Amino acid sequence: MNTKTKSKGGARDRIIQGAFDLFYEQGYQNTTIDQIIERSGVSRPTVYSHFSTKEELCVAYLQSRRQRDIGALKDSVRKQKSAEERFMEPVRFIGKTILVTNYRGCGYFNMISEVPDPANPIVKTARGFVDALREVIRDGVLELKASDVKYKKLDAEGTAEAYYLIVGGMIMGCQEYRERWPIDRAIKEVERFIL
Amino acid sequence: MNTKTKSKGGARDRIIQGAFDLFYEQGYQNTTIDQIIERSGVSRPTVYSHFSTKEELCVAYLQSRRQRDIGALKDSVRKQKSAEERFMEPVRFIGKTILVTNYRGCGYFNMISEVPDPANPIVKTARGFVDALREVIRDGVLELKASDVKYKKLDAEGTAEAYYLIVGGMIMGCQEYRERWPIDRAIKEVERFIL
DNA sequence: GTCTATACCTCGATAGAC
DNA sequence: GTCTATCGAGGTATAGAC
Repeated sequence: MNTKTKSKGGARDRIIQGAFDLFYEQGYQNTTIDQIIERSGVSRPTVYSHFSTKEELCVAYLQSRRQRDIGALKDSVRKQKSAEERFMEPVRFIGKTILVTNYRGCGYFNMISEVPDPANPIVKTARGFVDALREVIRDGVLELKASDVKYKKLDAEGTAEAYYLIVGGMIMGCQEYRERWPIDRAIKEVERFIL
Repeated sequence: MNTKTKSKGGARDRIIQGAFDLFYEQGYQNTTIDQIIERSGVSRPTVYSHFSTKEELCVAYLQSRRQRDIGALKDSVRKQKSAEERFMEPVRFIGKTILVTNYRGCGYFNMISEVPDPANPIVKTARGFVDALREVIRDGVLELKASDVKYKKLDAEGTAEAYYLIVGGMIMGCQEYRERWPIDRAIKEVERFIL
């Protein structure tokens, strides 16, 4: 009744695609359904046939985005040649992404900031991304620890938590200042874990 | 023409006071002028005689908040008994604040997330707080470095930047998860600079 | 029969008039 | 201090194109 993609060209995907940049660049509340209609080239009734509310559309957008972003991150990690490089990749990759996206910040975290209610589906979905990111970081830490005896004493839990804090601070700092020093500093700070 | 406080009890202050919790808990766009009117107990024309737009009121709120928050932070730092304790105080103080305010996050950063335009006065004002915070952190680092020969080799610039990243990550993490581990972790990470 | 185009309704919010 | 004009946005309904 819902996920079934329609015949011609998949209107649902086009809607989400159209919503992508708008939600990211302008935020949830600043983006109107009319803008999404214009951008995606579908009609108003079609939008509401696929998503009964704007909130529902936003959740679908976040899910789609999460899949894409985490997929790209994991691919990038996988391409690295050593445990050290794989460990470093998340902060480097996100740093590069920030530069490319012109410091608009984290699409998920911005949503959480906009929606105060923690029980809101938008917030829950956005948090799902953060969970996935933390898992990637944690995997890198565990692999690093297992890769060489010199990392035997590494506090995996603490390192993963600190890594996540540094990445969060990098994203926040870049959004606040629109400068690149938080990226350079964050990479240096994570490198410190590598002996 | 603007800062002059009216006769009875200072209507301007009462408006800002009324706006305080509303803007913080609900965000900018979710807060209506009517709510502020109700909360502050002043009439609609009074509001518009002091602030010609909602945006202007928001800027005034942020300035007032900044003064209060930075003042409280500096007081708390000043009360500490050693350079080490003063160095540690910002992360501890903000951590405590997070617990008290129920993880709603950083009022300034939330505003930046809500308003995409970097040139908007709201964003500029919010960034002013972050500058002040970084200055407090930097002062603590410099004092620490000067306090004992064992800190002579401390990279002040790098330490201050890393400290700021950790605090940012702590705020973000707490807002995302509504859990306290980011606070504990952040404090541990900053403690690492103390020998 | 599914997507498009457009016109419409309702509500709530800012802002200003009385 | 109440009352209202206005506007924009979410959501629906009706009619037409391929």
